[in-house]
Amino acid sequence: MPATPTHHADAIPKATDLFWEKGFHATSMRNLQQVIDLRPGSIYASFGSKEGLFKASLLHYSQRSRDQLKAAIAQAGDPLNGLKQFVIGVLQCQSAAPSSMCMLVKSIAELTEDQADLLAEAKRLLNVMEGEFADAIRQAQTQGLISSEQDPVRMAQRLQVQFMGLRTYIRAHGETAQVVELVEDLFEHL
Amino acid sequence: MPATPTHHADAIPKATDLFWEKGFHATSMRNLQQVIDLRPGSIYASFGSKEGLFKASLLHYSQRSRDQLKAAIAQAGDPLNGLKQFVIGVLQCQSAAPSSMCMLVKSIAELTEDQADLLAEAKRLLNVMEGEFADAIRQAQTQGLISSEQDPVRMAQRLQVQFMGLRTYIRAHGETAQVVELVEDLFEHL
DNA sequence: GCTATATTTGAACAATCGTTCAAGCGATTG
DNA sequence: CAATCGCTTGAACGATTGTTCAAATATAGC
Repeated sequence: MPATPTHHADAIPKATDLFWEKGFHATSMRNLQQVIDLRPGSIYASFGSKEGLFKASLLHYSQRSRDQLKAAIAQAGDPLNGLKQFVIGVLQCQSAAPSSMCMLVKSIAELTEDQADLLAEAKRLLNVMEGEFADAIRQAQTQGLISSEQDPVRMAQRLQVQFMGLRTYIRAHGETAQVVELVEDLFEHL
Repeated sequence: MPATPTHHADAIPKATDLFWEKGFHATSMRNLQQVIDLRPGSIYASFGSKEGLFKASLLHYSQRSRDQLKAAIAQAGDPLNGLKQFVIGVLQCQSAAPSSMCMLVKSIAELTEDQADLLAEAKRLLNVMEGEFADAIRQAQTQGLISSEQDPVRMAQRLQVQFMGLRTYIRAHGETAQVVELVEDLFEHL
């Protein structure tokens, strides 16, 4: 018996996709009610407010992204190629995903101090993801897959910067199709 | 005598700063009325709608950015250092500017097909800016300030990606203060 | 100084916003 | 079968949204 009531199973993933596509302010509670097929009372019983639902969506998005990274590393066998494949996979998912841009980045871009805790949470989760990048790079170093000269934290920073920049660029233009070689270049000059 | 009435001089700059800080959806017409000190009728006589005012703000922001780039190049004497100084200047203006992020990028992040023409305009203006970058790089090449091996368009693309990424990163964390050396690195591996 | 034209004003509009809550429903228990 | 409990429902709330417009005011021409 959860502290919060029933949940109708996949309410959070559906809310996440809608928030991810349209952002916090452009998504109305009535939009959400339709998409997740719940009446206001049920939503407010579970999440307390629109902000509560958005925070749950941020957490779900973040967790899913980390799962995808771990899955990519597991499938690739080594952490460096896993990281590469993860980045390529995200960048190529132009049509499937609600937006080519990272939901955390979109949130950091649009939220103000009026939603201070949501903004802080998005920043925190982006930092967590950067930590996962750093971990993968550190493992790649100990396995001798990459030079140990540079600080893995610094490399993760540069990856984060380029990754965010590329996803924004893809949003502004279409898929330029040269994604794979762009990522190869990215990892060489990391 | 302008086609659009009086304008109260600096209405557009003030609207631009507010839109830049809070975004399109989080900025209400009543916010704008207070900040630019105009009653609704006057605003609607001049700009037709909230979207019209936002489009005027996008144009103003874009024009001002290009002016800043040209001023930086003129002051630095050569186009390469001018470009560098422009980038450094923007990245260091953490406290003065309404947001560390580019207003065009923020718009591209938050706008959906419900404001298709605003979205398209933001994309177009971001492209224009990238063209200015390419021009500066091309001039640097003809002046022998930089190797002519690489395509200036490609280099402008990479600059755009890193620039957008860095500004987003600064928004997510604070000013990391190492901005200058970061930009030096950026221009080396362009 | 008076008329005519242009601009500003602020109250008011319908629509939508996030949110609440009494009433209804469905399962569980005695 | 009746009673109770937990959850769902959808109408309704006050606040705010973008926008309009008749009335008031300022400006210009004669």
